[in-house]
Amino acid sequence: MNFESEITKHFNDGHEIYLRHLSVDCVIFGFHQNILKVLLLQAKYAGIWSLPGGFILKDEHMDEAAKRILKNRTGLDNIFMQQFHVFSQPSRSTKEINQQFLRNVGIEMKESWMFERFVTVGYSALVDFSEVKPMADIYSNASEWQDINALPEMMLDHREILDTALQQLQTNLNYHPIGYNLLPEKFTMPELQKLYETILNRKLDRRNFQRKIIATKVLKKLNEIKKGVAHKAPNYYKFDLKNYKKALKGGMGFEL
Amino acid sequence: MNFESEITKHFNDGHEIYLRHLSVDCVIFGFHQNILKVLLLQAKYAGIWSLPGGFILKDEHMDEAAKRILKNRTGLDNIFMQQFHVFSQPSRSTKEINQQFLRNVGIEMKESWMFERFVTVGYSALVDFSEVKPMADIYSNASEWQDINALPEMMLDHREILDTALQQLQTNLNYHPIGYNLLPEKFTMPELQKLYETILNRKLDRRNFQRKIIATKVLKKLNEIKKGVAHKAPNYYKFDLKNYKKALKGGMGFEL
DNA sequence: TATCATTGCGTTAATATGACACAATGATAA
DNA sequence: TTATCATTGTGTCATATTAACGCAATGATA
Repeated sequence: MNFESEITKHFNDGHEIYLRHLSVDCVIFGFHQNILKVLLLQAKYAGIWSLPGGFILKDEHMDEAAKRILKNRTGLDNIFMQQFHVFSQPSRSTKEINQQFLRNVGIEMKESWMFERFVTVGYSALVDFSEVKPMADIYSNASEWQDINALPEMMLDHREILDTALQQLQTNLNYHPIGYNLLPEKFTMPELQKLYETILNRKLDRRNFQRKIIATKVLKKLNEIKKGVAHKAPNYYKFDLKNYKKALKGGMGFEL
Repeated sequence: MNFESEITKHFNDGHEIYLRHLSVDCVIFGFHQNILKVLLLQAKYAGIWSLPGGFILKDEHMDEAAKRILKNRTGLDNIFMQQFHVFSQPSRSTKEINQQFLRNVGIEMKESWMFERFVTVGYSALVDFSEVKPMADIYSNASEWQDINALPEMMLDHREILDTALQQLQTNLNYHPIGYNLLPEKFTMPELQKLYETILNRKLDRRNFQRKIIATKVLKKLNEIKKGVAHKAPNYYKFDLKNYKKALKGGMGFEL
């Protein structure tokens, strides 16, 4: 099926397989070179950026829809995702955007379920930057990691959605461990601390941070030291998955 | 308009004014005689209980829909409500329940938007028990406060929705003040503590509780003592709304 | 071989927390 | 009229937690 007919079919008949008025938007966080990143898509023609999103199949749980979208945009499977907020301003419609898109493709259409109002559910995920292969969807010409501190202009209320996800991430940081999905298998204490500092957007005391993290027992110290670094070489750690998961449920028992 | 034609119209044409596949369910907490209560509706004919719920108008924000439903079931206005979770199991459909309901009313109907799958957004509210006038909707023959510890059987996944709201309430308790909507204008320290104990479902040390609550400065001690009580009469307090709201945003800075 | 930014491990003072003591109160019972 | 007693207001104290900071070890680089 060629591009044009695929688009036509989606706009004409999509409502036969998807729930109307409902969408999912994903805020996918990654961490690279001490910078927090978010995966965004650049719309064809318009060039504006958006969160990876999609629709819910008529017989699909919303969580599954979010995971399906994540898989399609990153190749990743089995990632923990969670809904964080519903966005339902009555004006949430991509009618103009979609109509302009269709004109650019060369399609004329008066009516479509895609022109109607959409209520969207925000989902967030923390993923391993190095394992992701960003893939665009048919409405986009690029899928890229963007720095959280230098975000491009975004479509609709997507910036608000992203900010809400980030805020929720900061709040959770005090009560749940983080990093298992964001860091490589083995990592150093300074790397873990940088992750926390990046998300919280403030400096933490190196020594106190280490003491508290160690106390949670979510880390396992490895008998291995990072090599080829200037100055004193830091030790490697990895997560103790059993305790990590326990802490995910029960909380950390401290504040940073 | 009589009952039968109102029902017929809703099932036949409701989708012209409401968004399909989407509903709102409200968990409305109250506090009375030291017991945490939830407002429930009893379905006509079936007799089973459900959360007060409703649908979203095509040009209405979901938050507004939740407030409209709250107003209709309690008479209350200007109450702080917040969404806490989306429930989207593909099997969430009231088809059988609704068909049985229609048969009982004496209506035959093959197709209706009300038979389709519904994704529902849970909203919670804390309200002043004494100000509520429970009102049933057209599908219910009663609207009543139910003890949180003696809940009747509930429709669909409404029990799960309620439990999720309660859990969220418990979690929030440590980080945000509570009571402004649940207690009368002036109240005593033991009353406030009972509220906390009820929600948390555990005993708290009387003296430590007072020390911590006072430290947050959300309370104003009144120059008035409760009268006509056996034993030593407790002092009255009221909330310092300015500091209360500050703590709502910034957190309490302690754990109980 | 000296320098120096960085890491690992430790100390201390201030603060917060949990557990408990005791006097004051005032309706109720003797 | 007086003693009783459950309950409230206030305070103490040992312990745990936190923030702030010291110092030696490391190892690439100058």
